[in-house]
Amino acid sequence: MLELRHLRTLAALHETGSVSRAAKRVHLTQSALSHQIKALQTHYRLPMVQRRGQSVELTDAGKHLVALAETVLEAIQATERGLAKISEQASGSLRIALECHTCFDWLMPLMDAFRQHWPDVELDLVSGFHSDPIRLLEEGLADVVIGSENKRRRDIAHHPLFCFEILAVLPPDHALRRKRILQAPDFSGMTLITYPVPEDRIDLIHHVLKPAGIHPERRTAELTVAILQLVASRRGIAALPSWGLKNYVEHEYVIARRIGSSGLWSNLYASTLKETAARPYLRDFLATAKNTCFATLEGIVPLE
Amino acid sequence: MLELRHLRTLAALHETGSVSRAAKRVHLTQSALSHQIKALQTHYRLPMVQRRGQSVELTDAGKHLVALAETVLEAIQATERGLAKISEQASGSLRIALECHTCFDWLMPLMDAFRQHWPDVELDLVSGFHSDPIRLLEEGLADVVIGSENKRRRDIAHHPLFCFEILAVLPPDHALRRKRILQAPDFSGMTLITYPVPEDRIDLIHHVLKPAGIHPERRTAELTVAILQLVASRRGIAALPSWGLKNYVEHEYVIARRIGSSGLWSNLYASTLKETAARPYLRDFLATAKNTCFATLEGIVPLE
DNA sequence: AAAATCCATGAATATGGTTCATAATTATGC
DNA sequence: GCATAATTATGAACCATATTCATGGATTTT
Repeated sequence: MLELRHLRTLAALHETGSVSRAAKRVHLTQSALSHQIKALQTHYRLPMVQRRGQSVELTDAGKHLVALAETVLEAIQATERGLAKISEQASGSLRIALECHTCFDWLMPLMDAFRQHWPDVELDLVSGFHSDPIRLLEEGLADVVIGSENKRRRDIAHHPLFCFEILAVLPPDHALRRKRILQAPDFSGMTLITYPVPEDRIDLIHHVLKPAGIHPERRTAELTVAILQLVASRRGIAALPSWGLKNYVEHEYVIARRIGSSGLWSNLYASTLKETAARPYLRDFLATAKNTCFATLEGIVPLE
Repeated sequence: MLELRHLRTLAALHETGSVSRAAKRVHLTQSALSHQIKALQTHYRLPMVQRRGQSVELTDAGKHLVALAETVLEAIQATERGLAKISEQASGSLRIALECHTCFDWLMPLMDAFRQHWPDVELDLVSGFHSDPIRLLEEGLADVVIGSENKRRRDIAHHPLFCFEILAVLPPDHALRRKRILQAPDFSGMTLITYPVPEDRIDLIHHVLKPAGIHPERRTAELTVAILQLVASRRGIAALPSWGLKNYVEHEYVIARRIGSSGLWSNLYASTLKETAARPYLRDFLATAKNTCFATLEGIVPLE
């Protein structure tokens, strides 16, 4: 019999185009999904997926169920928001502190949607740079911190968002363009274009260059597009999350290369006080954040 | 976490207004529903039902979930019809043979809905009286027989619909009006107004009067309204399913009385060939039949 | 007052979804 | 091309948990 888990599974399968990726997405085993899909297919006597070499494609039947999943899961979210209103837990504040500048890319549309859904929640961005953003939570100056920190602390809950790869960004005619993978020594003598934050907040420096004893020059820019402009006009190279690069790479504006043989990866968490984690609007924020990120951002991987 | 079973349960609770009746409706124990409701309430930190003496009422929160249930369950049914279309099992014939005349009351709107949902299924009523309607299935002259027979037969599947009470219908000024419950001897010397079918097809005669050696006169009419007309004009008394009587009783057109201390009950089944039972449109027909009957017909009880 | 009905609750049960281990199949690298 | 890696399918074992069972309290009916 059809259950919500089947709908969630098919939605994930539709997004990811692979059983094992979908399994990570819904925090189950690949085997579990395989069984689920098989059960669906025997129940409806219809194939739901069609293997196309390495990627699986949904059949028409599968797409019908995906469409169902979208309406059903949205309807559920909507009434759960309604229930939160009834229980009078629909108001409060959601002040977001961002550790990672690139996150503006996906945070903006998310905030727009959130404002619609929770008109009584005071939505805000905490501006400025903070050496210990988690402390903002304890000081009551922010309600969520979006960053890569996940050290266990009293009263703090780190909600895993996703895992993403940081790629080196070079101008198309750069001397290193032939190398598919860049290693630490490749960066010596280069100018690194970064956001204006301390060195140990930049993963490339903190985890790759500093351990290798390499200290390239730095130049900073506030906005991602500005960094890309500088790279394209050969003022230096940058290291940015893979998801925002696709368009620029496709237009051969810049090229992107892996850093280290297994890549440079970073995790993103949404950290809150444990008490605020229970609030319905916070839970809804986290859920839709993950949903929209996995739906729109390419190359990101579920965490935990 | 919310699951479809919770939605089904709340929908049933909304229809029946009682946990134990809802439990029968979804073929579970009263205890199971109690646990489900409790789980929902602790999960959303909201009461979903409010006990009002003997009947339970849904709270606002509960009503939200009921509304969700309606949209979700309908959406599921709709896409399951779509899947049947894909698997090309959406055509065929559904010729319905009715053993019980009163069933026209609920069958008509059901057939209208069915025609919309399955435009490619040839929908028909098998007219005339048949001594052994089940044989129509084997002879290929009908696809469903709606009646009270449930004898095990090779290749025949009896799908339980519901159980209903047959009440004696009297004119408001009848001599027996003082008795709350009528017994077999009360019928001696009366004229019985029935549908034009053989005696052993009339439950009152077959199960109550004949065993008591009572053989009242009979007069027949084709339509339920005609029977009620005759009763109201004191031409005799009748025995009819409780569900269709409500309006007439409320307007004091006729009065209705229980037959025997525990009442005279009859079961209704939809019988098909076992092979036809698998067809999607047949399954959909059965499901919506039960849904609409339980939603619109009062005083009926789930079966099996 | 007693009987009957209905709902809540804790413990036991049983269903079935998930994981584990492994095989089969398909890409990718050398 | 062969070997390696990655992905999916499958059967058995396991485990979670929904349901049932047994019971008590509460309310209504006779």
